Amino acid sequence: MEESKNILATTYQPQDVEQKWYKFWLDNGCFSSEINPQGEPFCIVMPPPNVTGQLHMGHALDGTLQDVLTRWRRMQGRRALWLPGTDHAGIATQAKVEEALREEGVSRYDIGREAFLEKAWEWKHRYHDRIVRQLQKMGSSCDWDKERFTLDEGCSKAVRETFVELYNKKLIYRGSYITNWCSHCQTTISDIEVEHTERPSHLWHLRYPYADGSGYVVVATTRPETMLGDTAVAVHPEDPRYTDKIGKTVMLPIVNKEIPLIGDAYCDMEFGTGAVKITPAHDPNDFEIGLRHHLEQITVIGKDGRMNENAGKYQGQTILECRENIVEEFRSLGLLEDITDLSHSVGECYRCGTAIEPLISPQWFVRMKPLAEPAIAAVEKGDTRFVPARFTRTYTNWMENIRDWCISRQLWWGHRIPVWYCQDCGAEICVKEDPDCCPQCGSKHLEQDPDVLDTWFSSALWPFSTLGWPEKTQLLHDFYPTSVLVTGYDIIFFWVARMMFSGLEQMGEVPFKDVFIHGIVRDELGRKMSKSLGNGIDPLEIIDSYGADSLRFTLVTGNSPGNDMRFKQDRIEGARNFMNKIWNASRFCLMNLEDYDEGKYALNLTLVDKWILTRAARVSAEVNANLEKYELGEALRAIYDFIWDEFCDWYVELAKPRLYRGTAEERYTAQHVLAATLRTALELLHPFAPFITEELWQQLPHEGLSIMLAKYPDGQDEPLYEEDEKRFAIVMEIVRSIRNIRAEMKVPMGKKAAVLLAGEAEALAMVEDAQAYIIQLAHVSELQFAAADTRIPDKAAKSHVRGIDIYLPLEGLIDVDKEIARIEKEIAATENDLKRLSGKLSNAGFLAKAPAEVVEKEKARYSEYQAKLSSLQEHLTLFK
RNA sequence: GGGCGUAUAGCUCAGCGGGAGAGCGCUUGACUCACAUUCAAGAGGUCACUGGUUCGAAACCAGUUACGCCCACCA
Repeated sequence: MEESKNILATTYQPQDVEQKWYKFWLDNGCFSSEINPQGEPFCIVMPPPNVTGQLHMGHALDGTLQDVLTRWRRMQGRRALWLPGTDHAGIATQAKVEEALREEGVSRYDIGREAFLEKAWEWKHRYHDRIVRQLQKMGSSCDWDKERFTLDEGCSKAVRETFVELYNKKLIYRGSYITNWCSHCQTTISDIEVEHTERPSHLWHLRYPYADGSGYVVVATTRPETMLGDTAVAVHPEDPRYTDKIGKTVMLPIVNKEIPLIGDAYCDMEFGTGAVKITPAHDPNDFEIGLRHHLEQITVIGKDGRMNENAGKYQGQTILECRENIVEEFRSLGLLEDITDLSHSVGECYRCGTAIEPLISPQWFVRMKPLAEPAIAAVEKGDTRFVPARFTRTYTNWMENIRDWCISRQLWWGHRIPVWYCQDCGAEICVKEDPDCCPQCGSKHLEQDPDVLDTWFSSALWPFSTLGWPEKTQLLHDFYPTSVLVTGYDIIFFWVARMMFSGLEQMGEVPFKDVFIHGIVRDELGRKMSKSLGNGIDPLEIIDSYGADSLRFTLVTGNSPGNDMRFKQDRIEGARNFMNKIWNASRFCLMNLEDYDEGKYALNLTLVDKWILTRAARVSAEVNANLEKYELGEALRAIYDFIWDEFCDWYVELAKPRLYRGTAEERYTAQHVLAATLRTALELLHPFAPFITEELWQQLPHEGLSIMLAKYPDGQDEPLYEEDEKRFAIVMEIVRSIRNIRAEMKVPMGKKAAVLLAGEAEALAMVEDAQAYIIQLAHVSELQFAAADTRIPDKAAKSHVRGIDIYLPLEGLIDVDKEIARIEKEIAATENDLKRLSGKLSNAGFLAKAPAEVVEKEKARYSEYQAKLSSLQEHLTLFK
C-alpha cells in the first residue's frame, strides 16, 4: 500500500482509491462477523433487493444507513454481521422475463414451465451479479460469504417447512373466494398489492322491473356491465321505501331472469336509491351477501378481462365496451333512469396499473387473526421497537384490522406450493418431502398444485431462513433475534409485519429488536422518482462523478428518521467539497509529519492543543449518543462541524507557527496533536465515508490493519481540559470581534493594526498566553494589555468581549460615521438582550423555580452584557 | 370515514422546554506557503394561526388552516 501515498494532488480523486480499498477489505476478511469473534453479536439482515434490475436511490439510502450502523458497531468491537441477499421477486421478475421472451416472439406457454424457469434463472444470475457489484461500489461492508437468495436451497427449505407447519395447524387453507385478479399479470394478488385511486366516474341508475308488473326498482351502480351476473337486488331491511317489496322478484333486464329482492343490513339507505344490484361473482361485498343469502355466483368476466360465455351476446367484449353497450341497451329499453357523476376509488395492480377484477377462484390463504395477535402483543410489550415510534401505530392499526392473506400466485417463478392432489381419490397432500404416492389410496397419480407462493411469503422468513433455519445452526443461535431492521415505511405492511408474525410463529421470538424506518428519496421537486417520469437519479452515476463517500454523505445528512428527503445536485457538491476538505487537511498533516518520530519528546500541550483534544472527546461522545438514537444525520453533522470549523479553521491554522517556526519540541507536540486529532476525526467519519477515511488513515501513523478495525472514538477515556476549553472560546470571540471590525472598516488584509485589550487583571489573565493566537488569526501587528481604567486611544474602533475592551486604533482608516453606526448596532443588540434578561431575572417565579445553574448562567450573562453596554456607550460619546 | 406527517432564513432542511441554526444562494473583501471544491465578514426569520400548560414554548397540550402520505368492502 505504500505506493499509494500521493499527497501531491490538491483534489481528492475517489476513483483512484475506492476500488483498491474494497478489494483490500475483502481480501483481509474485514467484513466477516468473525473479525471480532469475542464481541457481543450485532446483526442486520439486508432487505433483499429484487433481482429485476438495478439499484436505485432508495437502495442506496437503505444500504448506506445499514452500513453506517454496521461499521460503527464493528468498530465498537461488536461481532457485527450484515447479511446480504437478493429477492426473486416473483411477479416482477416473471414479467421481465416474459417481456424478453415476447421480444423473441414467443410466450411462456410456447416454451413450457421448465424452459421458462431456466430463462428466469439466467436472468437472476445476470442481475444478481450487477446488484452485488453495485452494493460493493457503495462500500457495503456485508459478509458476502453468507449471502442468500430467497429462492436458494435453504430458503426453499424454510418456505416448505413453514408452509407445511401452518397447513397442519390449519393456519393455511385453500378455498374458493373472491380475490383480486390482474388480467395483465394473469395472477391473483393480495389485498395490499392493490392500489386504490380516486377516479371520476358515473353512477348509473338502472330500472329493474318487478316480475309481477308492479313498476320497477331503481338500482344505482358504477359497474353496469356486471348486471349480467346479478343474482339479486338488495335493500336495507328497515328501509320504509322497500319493506313491503322484500321477497318480491324482479325481472333482470337483457338476461330476462327472475331474481329476488332481498333485505340486507349492508345496504346504506342514504346512498343512491337505497337499492343495490348484487353480483356475487364480481364484487367482494356482493360475494359476502351472496354467501349470506345463498345466491348463485355467475361469473360473466373471464381471466382475460373480457366478457365470457355467460355474457351472451356481449361475450368477447372488453369490460368498458360492454359497459357502454349495456348502458345503451338500457336506454333503448327505457330502463335508464339517470346518470350522475361520481368519483370513486378504483383498484389497480401495483405492478402494472391494470384495473383489478374481483374474481372467484380457488386460492390458498393464511389465516391471519391467530398470527396477528402475538405480533401485536410483542410490539406493545416493547420486544420490538419502531424508530421513530409513530410507526408503531401504523403497524398495530394494520395488524388489528388484518384480513386473511392470499398467498397463491398463478405464476411459474417462485416457490411451488407443496401440495399434491391425488388424481384417483382426490386427497390433498401437503408434506415436507415430495411424495411418491398417495398416502390414502397409494395411487401414483399425483399432481402438484401448479401455483407458486407470493414472494413475500419467503421474504417473511428472511431474518431466520438466512441464518440457517430450519436447521439449528450456530449462526441462528448467535444472531437471532437480529439487532435492527432498516427499511422504508413503504413496506411496513408487505414485509415488516409479516416478518414479525412469521418470526414469532416459527422461532417463538421477534425477528429484530429495533425497526429503523426511513423515508423515500425524492427528486429535486419533491416528486417520487419513477421510471415513467424519468426523474430517477442513478446512484452509480453519482458515484462515478463524485465518489461513493460523497453519495453516502449526501444521503445521511439532512435525513431524519422516517422522513422523506429530496436529492439535490448542490448537496452532492457540498459533500464532494467536504471530502476535498478532509483530503487537503490530511495532506497538510502528512506534509508536516515527514520527520515525526513517535515518542521522541515529551508532550508539552498548549492551550489550543488542549482545546482541540477536549473538543474531539466531546464530539466523539455526542456522535455515539446520536448513533445510539439512530440520529445518523445529527451524528454526521457534528463530525462535519468539528472537522471543518474547529479542526481546519482554528486548530490547523494555529498549529502552523509551531510546525514552521517552533522548536523541535514544540513542533513535535503540534505534530502529535495534529495527527491524533485527525486520526480521531477520520475514525469518527469512517462509518459514513469509508473509502477516503481508509486511504488517509493508512498514511497517518496508526496501529492495526485497517481503520475498519480501529476502536471507534467515544471520548470516554480522554482527559477533558474544561478550563482551557473555556479560555479558548474567549480567544475565538476576541478574534471574531477584531475580524468583524476589520471587515466592517474595510481594513485591507495587508494592513496590520495594533490592538489594545483593556480589562481587569482576572479577565486579561484568561487570554494572556493566547496573544500569539490573536495576533495571527486577527491580523494584528501588536497586542497590548492595559488595566481597565487606562486612558484609551481617541480614534479607535471598539468592541467588548467578556470583560475585555478591544480597541483598534486605526488612524486614517476609521470612518467615524461607520463606527458610530457599527457601535449603535451593537448597543441595540446588547440592550435587547439585557431587556430580555432583566425581565427574566426580575421574575420571582423564574428565580424560585428555575434550576439554580440556569439562574446563575443568566445572572452572569446579565452582568456581562451590562459591562459590554456601558463600555460601548462610553465609547460612543467619544465620537459624538 | 379513520390514521399519520409536514409548516423554522430566498431554497433544501436540522433543532423539539432555558441566548433562533447549517448547507446552498445572496452581498462585501481576500489567489494568506493544505485546500478558490478555499478563507474572512455580513445581510436575511412575530420558528403557519389561535388558545392553553409552564417561572420560561419554535419545541409540550388542544384547536384551526394549508400541503402531503397511508389505510378502509363509498353500490
